[in-house]
Amino acid sequence: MPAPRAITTGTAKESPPAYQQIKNFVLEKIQSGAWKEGDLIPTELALCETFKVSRMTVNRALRELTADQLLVRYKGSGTYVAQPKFQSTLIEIRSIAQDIRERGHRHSSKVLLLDSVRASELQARRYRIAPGALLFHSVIVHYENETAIQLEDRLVDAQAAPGYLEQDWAALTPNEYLMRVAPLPTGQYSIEVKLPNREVAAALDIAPTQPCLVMDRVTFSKNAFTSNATMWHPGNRYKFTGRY
Amino acid sequence: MPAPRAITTGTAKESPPAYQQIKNFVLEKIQSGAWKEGDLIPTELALCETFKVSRMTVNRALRELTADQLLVRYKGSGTYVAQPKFQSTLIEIRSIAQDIRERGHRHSSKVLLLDSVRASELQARRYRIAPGALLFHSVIVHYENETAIQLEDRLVDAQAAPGYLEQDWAALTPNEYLMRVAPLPTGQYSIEVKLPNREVAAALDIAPTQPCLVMDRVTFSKNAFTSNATMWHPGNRYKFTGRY
DNA sequence: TAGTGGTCTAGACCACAGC
DNA sequence: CTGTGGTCTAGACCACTAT
Repeated sequence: MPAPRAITTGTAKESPPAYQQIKNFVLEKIQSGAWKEGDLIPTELALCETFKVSRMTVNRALRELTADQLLVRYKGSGTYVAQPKFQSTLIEIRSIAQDIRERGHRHSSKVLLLDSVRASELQARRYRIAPGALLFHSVIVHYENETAIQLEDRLVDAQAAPGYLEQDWAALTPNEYLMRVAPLPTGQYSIEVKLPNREVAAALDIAPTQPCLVMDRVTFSKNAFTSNATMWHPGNRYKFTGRY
Repeated sequence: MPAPRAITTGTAKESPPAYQQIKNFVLEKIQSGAWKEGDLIPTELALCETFKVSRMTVNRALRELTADQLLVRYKGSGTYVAQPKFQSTLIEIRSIAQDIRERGHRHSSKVLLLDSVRASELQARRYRIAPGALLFHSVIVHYENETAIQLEDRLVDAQAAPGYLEQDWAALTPNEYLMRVAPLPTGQYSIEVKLPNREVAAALDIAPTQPCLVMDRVTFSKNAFTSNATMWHPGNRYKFTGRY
């Protein structure tokens, strides 16, 4: 491919920027199987010649593909096609309220409980806080139209969100509120199947024999515990879905 | 080069590259709340002065933060702190075999069924293929040590993976095989709770009353249907976990 | 030593936004 | 119009790898 870039030549219409064309070129090679996992691909200087661009432009293209985990690069050695990610699925769990609204339905919620507690020994270890530290506790049911689809049982660190008990949960979900007071969260999650206890079943208006999809999430902001949410979804009327 | 950058001054030890220091600076401003959602942040030229670096260096820092969805940028206008992503959780579901091995356990599998079928009208619509197209069908149980933890019921497009029926599934999982013949997959998934039918329950060695965590995934490569996998996990001995 | 990628500079031209 | 970000250049020095 002599490839005279054909990029801004003549009076041709707009074309993607050069770095994008190089990205597309590499993507096509990988997708077509011409370059396979582990293969050494052309050097930056070689691609500079091929595309008639400067090294910074090639570098940007390859760097972005590396950030996307499609390539791996080694100083002094070269650029290689990365190990495929074994069809790992990236799932995005969004705010329940946002999710419902995007389906064109109405979100509402009911606060079942709102108080404060002291951290137990077990909680202190799990959340990396001091035993006896003040925690706020909320239990809220979320409705899609008139149907309960999530019971959100949440513990919040009082220092991270001092105003937690005074919020208006009709206007803002705990999720949305916490994103404001504790940005850039990190943490862990699990998704599993559980049977609801009597209170959960009653709040969600399901039989105690109805298994639930339960997501548990512990979040930290600035390396300090922020919140632990346990979200119960009736298995007969809720599933996680998405694209990747 | 006048500009002694203040960054690598003196005989100080290694310091992160300039673009990373700028990223850290911006991250700290956001995390501390000094810059809030929607705020206009300093221009590239202003940051060039502050950090005594060239514009390309500042541009790289801000561009990467924009790719991470922490900033939004508008030509002619400026750079703003992005809307927070409402604690949306990115979940990575990996290859079952890889998952098991990383826990330090032994993965094995048993092929229960391997044959070919013709696409029904319903499948043809869902997969965007011709009715009657040739599909391969496999049912495989995956074991962690000696315990069944996943039943993988999979349909594969015969054109996308012609050699599917001849693979050695002890050496390579279908997932791993498909990543090689159909790279860069896209698609949809769902995660839900279901009761197993008699065959699934028997294969997983669970009671028919034991609810399962079921992940369904349809994948396309090069815009053509590749595979539809339905993965059943006993709810009493499996959960999805991860970090973000 | 020669070749690779990692980073950085000091300019440049462009499209677009707001005045 | 000025100021913003989007892209690009033609160099440069460095750390690292392979030989």
